[in-house]
Amino acid sequence: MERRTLPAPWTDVPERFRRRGMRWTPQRRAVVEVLAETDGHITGAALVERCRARDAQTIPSTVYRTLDVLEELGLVRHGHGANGREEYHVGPGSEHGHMHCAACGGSWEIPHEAADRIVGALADTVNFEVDVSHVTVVGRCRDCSRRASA
Amino acid sequence: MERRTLPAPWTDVPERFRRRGMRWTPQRRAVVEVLAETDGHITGAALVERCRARDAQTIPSTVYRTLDVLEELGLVRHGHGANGREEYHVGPGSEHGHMHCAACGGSWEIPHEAADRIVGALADTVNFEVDVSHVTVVGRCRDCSRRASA
DNA sequence: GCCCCTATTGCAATAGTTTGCAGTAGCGTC
DNA sequence: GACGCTACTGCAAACTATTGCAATAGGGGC
Repeated sequence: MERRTLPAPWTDVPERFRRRGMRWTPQRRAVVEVLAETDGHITGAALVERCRARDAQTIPSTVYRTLDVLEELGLVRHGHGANGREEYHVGPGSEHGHMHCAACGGSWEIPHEAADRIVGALADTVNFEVDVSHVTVVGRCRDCSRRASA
Repeated sequence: MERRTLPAPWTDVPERFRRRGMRWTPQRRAVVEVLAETDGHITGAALVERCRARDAQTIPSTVYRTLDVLEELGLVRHGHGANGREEYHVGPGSEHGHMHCAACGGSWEIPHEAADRIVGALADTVNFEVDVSHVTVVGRCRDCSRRASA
């Protein structure tokens, strides 16, 4: 009997680790537990901080390395935010890029339709296969650009 | 009489600085001179290194702050490379984003047509005004995706 | 249940970038 | 040419992320 089962899409993660000859460790469990409580996005630094809140012994490099592994397994995806910092998208199935408003600092997901058009644009013109989840565009959101032109 | 005039698009930069109440300093001149010799792109770290090659006293923070100012004046634009590090596009008039191949590490400019379609995609769907020069998409280039599917 | 192999961890060092602050020095003015 | 205001610089510290290495500890096999 397991003391605590991981929630929803993470239930079989330990097993997936082991099947690939990787090990399921307390440190990895901690990172996954924090991710399981995370809704959508989190930066590398924020994740480290949350892990540290649960266990002050948390070592950053371990967290980052765990993230690399989780990415390999397809459980998270990383991109770079507007400031160039690591940003992780949690959970598979929700591949999406981000748009970041340079004026108000807001951040949103790029809607599917727009994402498809972006992928199409580069596929058509130069045969480049875009990794949508890694896209972050910077610019001005509707509200800020309206405000600026007012 | 000026001892050395700055080349091509940089000639009136000192004056532009002064007109905006900013000062033209030896440190800024050094950065601009290096940029003037730069073709297209350069990373923050590389620029610091080149400045240091001319003057070993160069302080990184000064270089980065100078870049901020130059960006304000529209003389350079920055984006974030695939690894999240600063990358500067030198010279106005050449606004463009980048695409970076995660497989071979190559990097190319996003062609105009594709850039327009990307801007259009986000303008149409969510009224987001993309700053093209700040876009870096990651994915697989033509050669690498062909190789992968072979 | 114990062993051993090797995947992981902890730690320290490093790289790249940013920020706060006190002292310095452009440059417009007189 | 000197003066003063304040935009810059230099420095040091802090942050985010990465890497190498020796020590540790999963977990499959016996």
